[in-house]
Amino acid sequence: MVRTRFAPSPTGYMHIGNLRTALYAYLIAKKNNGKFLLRIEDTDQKRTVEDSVEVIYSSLSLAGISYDEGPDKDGGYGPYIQSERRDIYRKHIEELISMGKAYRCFCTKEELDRDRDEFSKRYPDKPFRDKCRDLTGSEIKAKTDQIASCVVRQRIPETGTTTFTDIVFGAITVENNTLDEQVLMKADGLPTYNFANVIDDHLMEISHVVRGYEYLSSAPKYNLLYESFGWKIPEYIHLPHIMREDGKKLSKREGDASFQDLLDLGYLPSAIINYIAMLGWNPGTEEEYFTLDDLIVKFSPERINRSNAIFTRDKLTWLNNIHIKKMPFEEFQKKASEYYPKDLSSRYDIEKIGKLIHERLETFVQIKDKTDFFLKVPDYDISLYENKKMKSDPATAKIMLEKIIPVFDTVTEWNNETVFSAMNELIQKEGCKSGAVLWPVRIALSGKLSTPGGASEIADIIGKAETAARLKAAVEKLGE
RNA sequence: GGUUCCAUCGGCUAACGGUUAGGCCACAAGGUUUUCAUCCUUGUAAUCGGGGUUCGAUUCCCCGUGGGAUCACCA
Repeated sequence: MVRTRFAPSPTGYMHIGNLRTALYAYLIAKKNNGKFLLRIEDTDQKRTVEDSVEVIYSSLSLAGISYDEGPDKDGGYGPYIQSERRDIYRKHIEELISMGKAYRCFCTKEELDRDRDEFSKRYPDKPFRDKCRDLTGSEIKAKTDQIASCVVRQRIPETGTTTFTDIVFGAITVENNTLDEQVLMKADGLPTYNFANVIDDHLMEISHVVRGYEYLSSAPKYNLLYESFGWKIPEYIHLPHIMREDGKKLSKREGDASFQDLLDLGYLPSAIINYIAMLGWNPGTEEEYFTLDDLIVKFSPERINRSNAIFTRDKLTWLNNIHIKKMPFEEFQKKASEYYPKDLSSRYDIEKIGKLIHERLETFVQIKDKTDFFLKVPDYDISLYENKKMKSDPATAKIMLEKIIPVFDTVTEWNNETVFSAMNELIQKEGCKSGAVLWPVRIALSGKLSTPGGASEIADIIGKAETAARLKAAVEKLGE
């Protein structure tokens, strides 16, 4: 049974890299008809942000990544929140100490700083070894009686090597004497991530450990722990990082986009998922559009890349347009309704407007900019009438606009077709290029260089009276 | 600095040791068009450097260079 997990710490911020880790873990589980679980790594009480578990729940839910087991969905392997598992960790740390694979350290912060400093001067190429590692039984007892709290460190073998295999990076071997003796249990009685993840992954029967690349160098130490307990070592899948354009890591402080930020910018969850799935992975074909269900079928961890990828919005934006176009119109309108300017739907046929913008939207936040001219023509410069290809300039535009006004006046049934043929009528009569009429009319009606739809489509939507008013205003503007 | 990982167009990436090194985004040009939107076509653009191994290296090995990760009572 394949079992994977996503184990975020509740910091209140779901960045793209985290989400991708969750996605890959989810895909690996689902692809193998396995289980995907959510575990909350809240062993750092200082860092835990209130309500941030909600951010995790809602992000996963919006992304469509559902878990089979989690804090609010017991699957028999709980609790799924690490701060509720203290007794489990305590039991295992005792076991490790009695096996001699871990030891208590009584050093204070100050002692540690000093000792580390001294140690690095004497042995610049060796990892720090704490003096408490060689305490005898009676010394430990004396310290225990004297000092209330202590931490527990992992004891690393002096010699030998440790090898582990990662599905992405292959076999990696390190000398044990380059590994540091990390803290497993903190003075507050909670385990560090380094200890908790091993205990929990084993107890929760995680078969494939999917996590960020930053844990790769700790993996040998985890292996040593598994070996001490005599536990089966899981498959490792370490993921390369997602970087920003300047090569730095994505960070909340620098204001880099989180999942939530991207949603706020008008990106669809399905597009974001599609995009991040391909940051570091590809199906081996030239397909680029994937739904979450497609990914479950196509995804394979063997095809994950080893190098870091840079996150840019260009391709995400392009992909978002593809996803928008694939949305059924009804669904599109429902989502778009959150973005239309106020009053737009009460004044005009919102369905016609929706059809016009559906195919030409990159993000939903563009809706306002693309539709606000329906309500009010913006203050524009008459240079917009200048277009060589369309044989239009302010002077000819004024003439054409003056001529089209009476023609439009005779149109009785007002719609896209009749308006268009009315303009065609004038074009025929004048024997001019169609752009000479179409261009200025569109500018006059919209005040914009680029609009969703052409002149007659806009005229149709805003109606005969409004069209006449706008044309008249434009002529006046051009007369100045 | 120790350990370790990575390295193909500007970005994401493809290529049993044999390809004119392919695709997508972005960019540029042209075309279609009721818009400078959409759509279509074309183009610019890459194997980090140096040594090997090999008939042949983007691919395998070594060295260098560059970048990343890690070395917390954070995860």
